[in-house]
Amino acid sequence: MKHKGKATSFDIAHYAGVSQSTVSRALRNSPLVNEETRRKVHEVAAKLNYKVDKNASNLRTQQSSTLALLLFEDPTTDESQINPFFLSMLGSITRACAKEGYDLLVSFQSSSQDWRADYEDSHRADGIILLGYGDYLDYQSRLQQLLEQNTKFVCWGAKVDGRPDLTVSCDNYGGGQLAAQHLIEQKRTDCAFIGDASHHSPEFFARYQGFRDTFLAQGIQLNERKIANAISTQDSGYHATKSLIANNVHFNALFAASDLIAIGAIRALQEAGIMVPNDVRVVGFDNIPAASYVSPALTTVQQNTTLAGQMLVSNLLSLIRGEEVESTLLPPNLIVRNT
Amino acid sequence: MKHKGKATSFDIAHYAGVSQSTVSRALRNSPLVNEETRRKVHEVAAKLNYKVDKNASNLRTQQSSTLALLLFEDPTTDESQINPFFLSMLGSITRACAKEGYDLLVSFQSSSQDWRADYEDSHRADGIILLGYGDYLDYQSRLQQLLEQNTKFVCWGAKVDGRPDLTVSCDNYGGGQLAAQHLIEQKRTDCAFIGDASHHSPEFFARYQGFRDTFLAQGIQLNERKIANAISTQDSGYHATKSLIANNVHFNALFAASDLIAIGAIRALQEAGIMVPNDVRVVGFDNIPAASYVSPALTTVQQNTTLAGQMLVSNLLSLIRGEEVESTLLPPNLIVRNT
DNA sequence: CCACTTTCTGACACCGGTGTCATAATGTCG
DNA sequence: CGACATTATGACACCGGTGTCAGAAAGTGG
Repeated sequence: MKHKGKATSFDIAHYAGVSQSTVSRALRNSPLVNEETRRKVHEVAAKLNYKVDKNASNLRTQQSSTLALLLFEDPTTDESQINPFFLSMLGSITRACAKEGYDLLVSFQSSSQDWRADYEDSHRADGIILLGYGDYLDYQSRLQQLLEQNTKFVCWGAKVDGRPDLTVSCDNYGGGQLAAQHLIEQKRTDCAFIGDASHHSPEFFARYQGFRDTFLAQGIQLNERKIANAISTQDSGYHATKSLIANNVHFNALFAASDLIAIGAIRALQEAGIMVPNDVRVVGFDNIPAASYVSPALTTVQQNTTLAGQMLVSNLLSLIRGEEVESTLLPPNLIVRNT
Repeated sequence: MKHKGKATSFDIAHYAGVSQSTVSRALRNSPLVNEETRRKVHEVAAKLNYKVDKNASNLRTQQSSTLALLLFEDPTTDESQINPFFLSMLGSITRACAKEGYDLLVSFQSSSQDWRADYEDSHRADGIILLGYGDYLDYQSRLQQLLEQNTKFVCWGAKVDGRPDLTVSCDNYGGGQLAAQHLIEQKRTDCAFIGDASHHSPEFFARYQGFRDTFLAQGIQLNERKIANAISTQDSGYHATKSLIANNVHFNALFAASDLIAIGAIRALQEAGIMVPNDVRVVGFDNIPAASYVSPALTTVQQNTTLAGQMLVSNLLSLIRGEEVESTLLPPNLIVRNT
């Protein structure tokens, strides 16, 4: 049974002594085909190592059993380093896709550039997952265009009022609350915040708000001088903290909007001779793998990436099936370690 | 210009007042079509937001402009945690694919299960990249089958004699040498090795060999008692080191077969009151992102993931084009930090 | 035994492009 | 101006499946 090219359903039909139509039906286990015929066809197909041509099948059925993942990187991040939190997400999304019988196309996009989302237009994917921190979605017009084209997509990240996309996100506000409660319990009420207290990054801002409001409810107002901006990199956290210290700003606790920032902050503190957690307690956000490696191990607000991946995929699939879907908010979880 | 479904080349043809054939040619910038016609077609296509149907196009041309990445996880690893080294590789492979104009399908495979590699058979991908540590490829028969089916694939990892696949890998032996040389320069010749000194993992074994041989060349033989087995996780490294300490094994340097192992080892040492690097110097392997976060920052042998990703992709593409390709060995690089 | 349903199969159009071939339109040259 | 090359285009088969429809074969019942 040697062939030049790969076997087609006609080859199977020939060897099984049935028509090609019957082969197609038999392989998809259609109830229309006789049990014995079905067995025979499967047998021949296995022997010829036949696999359905996805291109032909997708073309005919007008769907691809494939999802596309667009990963937007922070444009200021080092080219080779990808935010480990998103890599965790990627892992869980991949698994969730596999479980649903979908393939996953992965593509990195630079937020600065005009990103392409033509995976659905070109019938390569049935839907798109958008993943990224920050303002990558501020291209309102782009989202609008996706909606108008009736492209199926879900976004990871904060739900922004007035933005009409379907999102799955961690309850960033609640996570900020968790961090604040933890520090209040530890009697550390003189807090610094490193992240982004402006509207630039919706996620970071929500974390900040939850944190701030929880302190406010205790009658404690965060001091503006103790807030420093940073993007989600270690270096950025390091420098932001460094400048607080240089300005003689004093605090006994620090909430970082992401673990990478927290790790950078701890480095800055330690270099300045400030002990963690004795002098300053630190709480991060994300629970990236490295959070447990660093010493002291980082106390942080965990985002459940496994669940997040599953929700992104299942929401997207619902959307593709034409069902009504609501944006989803996932509960965060405080992981208390040594900082 | 409203449509029910997505626009096809026939729609473009209709609006542009030409035949569908001409549209197809014009969009692919065939020299056969008149400049003015070409412009007109492009214009209409842009207005209708037309994108070529990849399924139809792939079906006809019998190729997919897509590569598949199979990522084999260490079966003992926690489900949610993926070896960060491979995530770095994934990032660089994605980028390399994008640069070459290819899409990338990503799929996680459990090495224990019977893995599927039918992406090429089903015409979803033109070739496959296999990525994983350890013995995931010991399924000789599986590889043999891929070869017989004339599936195009490249593997990441050590070149194993007698295994007929095309590989791209880091010079693990040379990396072991680098680590040994570094420690010898530091006058730390009483060394432990944590990893796998058996043939189980070809990569780890090669690292061990390079390390061992370099010491041998100095007339120093590694003490068997100072060798402990571990797989590439932090916990495994932690426990392996713990048991060395428990057995009263003494050493003033430690070479770990991977950074995760090294990070676990450092934790075990610190818990035992052994100072790093004063009492024991530690060298890891991989240079994962976390290596620079931990304190003290880890001295390690770097694998150039950016280059590795590029080589995997370019070698695979050469193979697909039917060119002769040699397995590639990439030079490692010692990163001296604080351990 | 004939009318009628049920079960199974094959023929055929179709999905949306690509490549080949024929041919019309235009240009070139002796 | 007729023979021929060049350029641009359209008609059409084809890639490898899926879905529809018609009809053969077998079963059922009055």
